[in-house]
Amino acid sequence: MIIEQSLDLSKAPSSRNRVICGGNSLYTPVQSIKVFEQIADQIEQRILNGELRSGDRLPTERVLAEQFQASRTAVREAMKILAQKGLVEMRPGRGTIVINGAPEAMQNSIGLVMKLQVGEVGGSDNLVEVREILETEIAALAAARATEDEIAAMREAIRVMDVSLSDADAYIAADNQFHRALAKATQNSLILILIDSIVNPLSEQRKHIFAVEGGPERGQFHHRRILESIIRRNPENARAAMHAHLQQVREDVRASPKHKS
Amino acid sequence: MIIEQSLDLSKAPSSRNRVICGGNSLYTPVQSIKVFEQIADQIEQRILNGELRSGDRLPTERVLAEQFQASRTAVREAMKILAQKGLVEMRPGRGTIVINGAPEAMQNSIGLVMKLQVGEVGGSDNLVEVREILETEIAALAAARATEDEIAAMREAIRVMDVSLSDADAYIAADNQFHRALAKATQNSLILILIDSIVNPLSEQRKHIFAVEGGPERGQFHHRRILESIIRRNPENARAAMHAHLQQVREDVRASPKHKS
DNA sequence: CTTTAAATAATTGTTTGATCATCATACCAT
DNA sequence: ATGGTATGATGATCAAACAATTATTTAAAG
Repeated sequence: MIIEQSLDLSKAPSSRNRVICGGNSLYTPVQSIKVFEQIADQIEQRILNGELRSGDRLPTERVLAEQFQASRTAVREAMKILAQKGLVEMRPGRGTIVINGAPEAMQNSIGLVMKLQVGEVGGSDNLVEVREILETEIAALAAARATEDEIAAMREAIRVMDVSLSDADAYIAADNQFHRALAKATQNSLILILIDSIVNPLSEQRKHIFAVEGGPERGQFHHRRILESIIRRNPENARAAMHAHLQQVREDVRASPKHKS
Repeated sequence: MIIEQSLDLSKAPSSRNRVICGGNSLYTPVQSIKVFEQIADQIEQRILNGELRSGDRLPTERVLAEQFQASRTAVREAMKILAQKGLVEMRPGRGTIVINGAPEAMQNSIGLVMKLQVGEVGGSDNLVEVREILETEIAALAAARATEDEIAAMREAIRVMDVSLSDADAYIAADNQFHRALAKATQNSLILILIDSIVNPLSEQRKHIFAVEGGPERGQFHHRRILESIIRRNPENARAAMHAHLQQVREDVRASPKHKS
């Protein structure tokens, strides 16, 4: 579907911006509203209204510029903003289409905040703490909601870890799979996004654990305990098992040779 | 601080893009890397590395264009992307400075996803669930770590709510202050960021609670219980009190007249 | 000397017009 | 049919200029 409805900008020249106020002493901070912002806002509104849906094709930049009575540059800058928000996708030769990539954009945004956190003092400690809060509860929720398929995925991840006790990369990948399967089993997509965003910046830390004598074996002991609790649909035990697991991880990290103290 | 280090783009002409592959049958989809993307990525990397810090001023658009050997248009489009990510702020007449607005951008992104999910089943349920997970643990952490000043802020928030039982906006504002003070008391900045991002999109829901008969009074009862547990440095009780509070909120939301069931 | 107002400079915002790169389509040759 | 080739549409990039905004300097007034 190609959108052909005429768009109106009623271009208010910023040189005419002024605040006309009565006797009231409260003034709104005057700020020139940029043209590209107006364009982006108008199109965003149309998407939020449902006027423009995923898959719809926007008019070409040249047509949009004409309809908004603005330059192509302003239109393009507006499109960049919408693209970054995950609302549209610009594809050379084909045009600009509406998409629903907002969740993905949100994930990127969360991931960016996490990355920035790591650089600050105690940044990774904050990350670890949030991870522990979420994962203990994830275990409980997973025990209540996991499907058979998701439980099978957990079992498979544990099996892979068993045969990868001497292969750091393979073990860590399977470990990620295990924790990811748990997050998925909560049936809460936001939790999965958060865990993904948190675990990735902590990937360095995981390698340290592997270097600790007996670390992987201890991890597997707890993994089994968690899975067993989930299979028995016992949220309390799953929570406790995950708590014990994370405590062990914390200790192993502290004991790791690469750990800077 | 003005950044003057020379930036290199090693402008790889997209016409030279090709995939050279051995006998392996897996090909990576070829995609031309846009100029504005390369510029945005390079500057983002410098910010993530800590090379560029909040408050630093980027070179002017013209200088950047020269350093990247690209046009001002490309530089501006890159800046738009970084501005949307909350990494920089463009101010006419002054220049472009690095900021740490990523948390706010993340908040906007989550809010956008929420708006788009209105109408879909379980849209805000995911958000509420994460909030409950975080806040119960926040209460426990606050009990262990809150400073005297933070406890005073909580007490003040409760007082304001007491005198605002008939003023929805004032009550809700103080309610936010209370929960925010708790998050702050964890001494974990990431938790505060997450709570802000989650609670703001749920602000609509809070107004519904206020409409329920006795809702605010019930809320205050729990607020006092939580604060008391924190003053007594009792994490277990604080966790339980917050849990009870959120359960009550959940029930009141369900009973609210505006709630669509 | 201080304060205020006007001029100046620096910088982002906006426009215009052209050219290049990419993609879809139709057409043609084998 | 398959593969190559022309064509048109569309976003990507560039260049140059002017407008609008802000900070700084300078001049004037008290």
